[in-house]
Amino acid sequence: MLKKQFRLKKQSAFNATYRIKHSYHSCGIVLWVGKKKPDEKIPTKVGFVVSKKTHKRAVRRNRLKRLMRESYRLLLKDGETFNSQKYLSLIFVGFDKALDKNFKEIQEIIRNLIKKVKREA
RNA sequence: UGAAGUAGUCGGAUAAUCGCGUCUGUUAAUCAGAUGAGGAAAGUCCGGGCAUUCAAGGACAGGUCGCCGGAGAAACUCCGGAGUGCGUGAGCACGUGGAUAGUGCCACAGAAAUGUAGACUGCCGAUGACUGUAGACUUAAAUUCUUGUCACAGCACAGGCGAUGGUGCAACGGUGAGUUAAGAGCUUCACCAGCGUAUUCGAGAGGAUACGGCUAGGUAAACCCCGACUGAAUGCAAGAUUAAAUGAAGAACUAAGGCUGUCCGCCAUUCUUCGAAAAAUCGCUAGUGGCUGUAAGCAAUUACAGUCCCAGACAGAUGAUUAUCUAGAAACAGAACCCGGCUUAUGAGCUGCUUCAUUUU
RNA sequence: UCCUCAGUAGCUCAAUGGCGGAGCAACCGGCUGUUAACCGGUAGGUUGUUGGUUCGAGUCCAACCUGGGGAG
Repeated sequence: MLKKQFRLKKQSAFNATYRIKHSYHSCGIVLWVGKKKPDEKIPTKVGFVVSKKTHKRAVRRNRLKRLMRESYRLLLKDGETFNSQKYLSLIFVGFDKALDKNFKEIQEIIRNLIKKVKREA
């Protein structure tokens, strides 16, 4: 789990990120990317979303969110962030396809998504 | 040994590395320590606490409940009984006041579906100046004529009867016998069902026995009647506080609006939009609490004593990897203000008590 | 988190407690040189599930399942 300062919190921030319409998808997970950073010192904030429409049971949804969060954390720790840290916000959204996958598969998917992020918006 | 019934229990463990929420201490943007989901946290089906709004109050309407006793703050709650039904049995299920207060409904079928019915169909001939008979008797009399009586059949209807009726879930008790012209609970008899009264057992629901008059269709999870209880609405995203400013614009206006559904009665203002889909703090977890023991009680539960403090988030904390073990990879499932129930979901096992069947002694 | 409504044929909807129906679609036949339109016919339902009340439930009662809408 990331600390609070790295988390995306405000409703307005989520809406602003969606409005830019800059996204990548792979095997049931979609990555939305926000604005480019004006300054390198500002930390990149991340949000993880699994909708109630995706699955009814809270346990399954929490499980997917935790797996996504953990794999992102490990990538951040290993320095495999590529170009993702040049943007203000990232949002990972999970869908039906990703529900049945285990940790290793989800880690692969998220590594690929981060690799896809381009330098210029 | 096999098959059942019922009441419980458990809800993965150990180690290593990385990581998160909250609290405490320390430090200055670190480090250490403590602690961190459930039996159903679920469904939201009930009940309460708590909060706000409205209400001077009254009446009616409405709502909820419905065998008996007890427990409980209360409940579509629990415990122990009664009754009815199911099961060989241990046991299980039940929304179980009133149908003689009244109203409605009872399709099709059936003579008739509630009104103590009798129209129709039918049974009888104790009745009749009726009809018939190569029937019997009477007479001397086979035939014919006359006289009457009886029998049988038909017709008539004054009348008797409520047994008969292709039905139907249900037909003013049921089955069998006696009696009778035919019949009938017909103050006849036997057994059974129901109602009333009395006695008796029980705290009560109710049970048992005796006697009586001979009888009252079903449905209230249809309206309803009776009895008991009941302020209403909104739900912590309730609501409170802080700073900005007791802000701005528009509409309705003395009969409209508001006050719970209505009425009586009461109020002087009320509504919409923007500011304001914003920020922080509180509410927020010590409570109708958990555990242990003793006493009372068949039990639910209660009383007393000791001991413990055990999540509190707000894009929302428990995860990932590796190794070992049970059974080679563990079910259902995630707190969101808090309690008490109910209902539903649940892997692999384990334990207590009880019943039935078979075999052996 | 809370409140509320619905579930009937492939689709859209009816149905006083008493034989579950209509329109469109589907299939078959006719009409036409052919198609559409039109005409005639046919099949298709455990009334979301499981219990109960009743002589008898799509309907009444209870518990569940699924889906929609609203508050913020």
